[in-house]
Amino acid sequence: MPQAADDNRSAPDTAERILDASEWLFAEHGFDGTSMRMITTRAAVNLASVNYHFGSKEALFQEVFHRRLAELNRQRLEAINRMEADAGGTALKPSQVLDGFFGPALEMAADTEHGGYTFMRLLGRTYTEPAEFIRKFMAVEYAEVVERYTAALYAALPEVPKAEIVWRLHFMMGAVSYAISGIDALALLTGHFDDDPALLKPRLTAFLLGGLRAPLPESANTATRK
Amino acid sequence: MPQAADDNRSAPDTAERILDASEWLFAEHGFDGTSMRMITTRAAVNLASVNYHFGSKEALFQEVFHRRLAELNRQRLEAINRMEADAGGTALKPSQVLDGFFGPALEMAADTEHGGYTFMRLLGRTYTEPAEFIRKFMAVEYAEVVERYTAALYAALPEVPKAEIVWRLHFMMGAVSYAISGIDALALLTGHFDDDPALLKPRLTAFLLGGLRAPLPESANTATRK
DNA sequence: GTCTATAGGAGGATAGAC
DNA sequence: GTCTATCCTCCTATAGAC
Repeated sequence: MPQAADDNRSAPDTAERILDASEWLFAEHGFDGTSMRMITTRAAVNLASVNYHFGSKEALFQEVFHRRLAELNRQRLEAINRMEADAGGTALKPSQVLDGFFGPALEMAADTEHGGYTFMRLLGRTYTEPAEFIRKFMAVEYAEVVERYTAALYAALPEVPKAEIVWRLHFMMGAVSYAISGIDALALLTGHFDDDPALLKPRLTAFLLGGLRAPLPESANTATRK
Repeated sequence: MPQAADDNRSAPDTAERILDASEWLFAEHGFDGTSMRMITTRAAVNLASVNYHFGSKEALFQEVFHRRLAELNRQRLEAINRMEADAGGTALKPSQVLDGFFGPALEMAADTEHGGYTFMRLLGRTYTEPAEFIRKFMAVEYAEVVERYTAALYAALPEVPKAEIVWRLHFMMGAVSYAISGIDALALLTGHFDDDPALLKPRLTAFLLGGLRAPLPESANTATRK
């Protein structure tokens, strides 16, 4: 590994070509289903260059995620900082919190020109892959954002128990992830899919808000509160 | 392939050992991440026996799904038949429809003794894998159930446009899938997870109903109606 | 920095003895 | 039906020429 992941300034664009090619291939075929040869062929670079620029296939995979997630979570933090400053100490509205968290992801998913959509598909399928090394760096990458947004949701919904909110955040992430990465699955199950993709965001937001503010199940009242 | 998938009666239990072993391995490592050698080692059978009993790795994968999905969708059809008979021509309640569709899946997911939970994890991660041969047989396996339940939802929610219902069914499947297969991801993102798994079903149901019956986004009124 | 060539091993599948 | 032995392809990673 001749250089760290962050100082790719010296490499003109072969490193980026590799990142772009592997992003699409990992989204399409998964980590194990994608070979170095597929990557280097698609990127039109030499087989050896992946190891030269990234050190290993795993490190490349990690870098594919870091490149996008860093930007995504930067936007999320910026959004919540701005909203909380505007609110001046009062709690945010649930819809604001959802918008700050899922908005950047949905915008990225709407970008079919620069690989944003491809990456979100990859992210969606990666959540369900329990491979050890993946889980490790995802936890690090997400830590701050999750902490800030769960805290904001606690404040926005004081009548809902915290354990319930954590669950509902989880449910929402599932719904969003599928909404993005599983559009093909939807077409598959329903036979066809001929709707305007621009309507996804309002539709999803309405659905999520409904779920987030749903009446509690009776049994939840006896649940642990933290 | 010396015998069809359905007449495994003659094979005492090695075929079943292979199915059980591969179900867990596929859930844990995915299709490409699981090798024949891993499977036969875990099942304590010979390397050649997978090809003898199933013909190929792909055919084995397919059979792992068929075994559980056939049962799952049988229960779903039985539930809707029973409910519609009881309703005598009137529309079902949304909560009934959700219960008929997601109930059997959640019950299977709660079964940690006989591999039900393992399979539901596998199913969850498979939805996001766009491999051609997988999509093909999933569509066949699900066709009837999806048709019946979407029709029931249309009737249960006459005020919600059909396109919206299809989307919301999709969102719900995502939420359920993550709720089941991503419990570890939840623990990962929130740092810990010490809640009672038995509370999952009421929690999820409350969330789904809230989303399903959420007020429409303004823009949805202009959406296509079928 | 980039390439070719190849090491060294793991993959799915099968032939053929028992 | 079960097992061993093996074919041949493909893998990641690296050594070393340019």
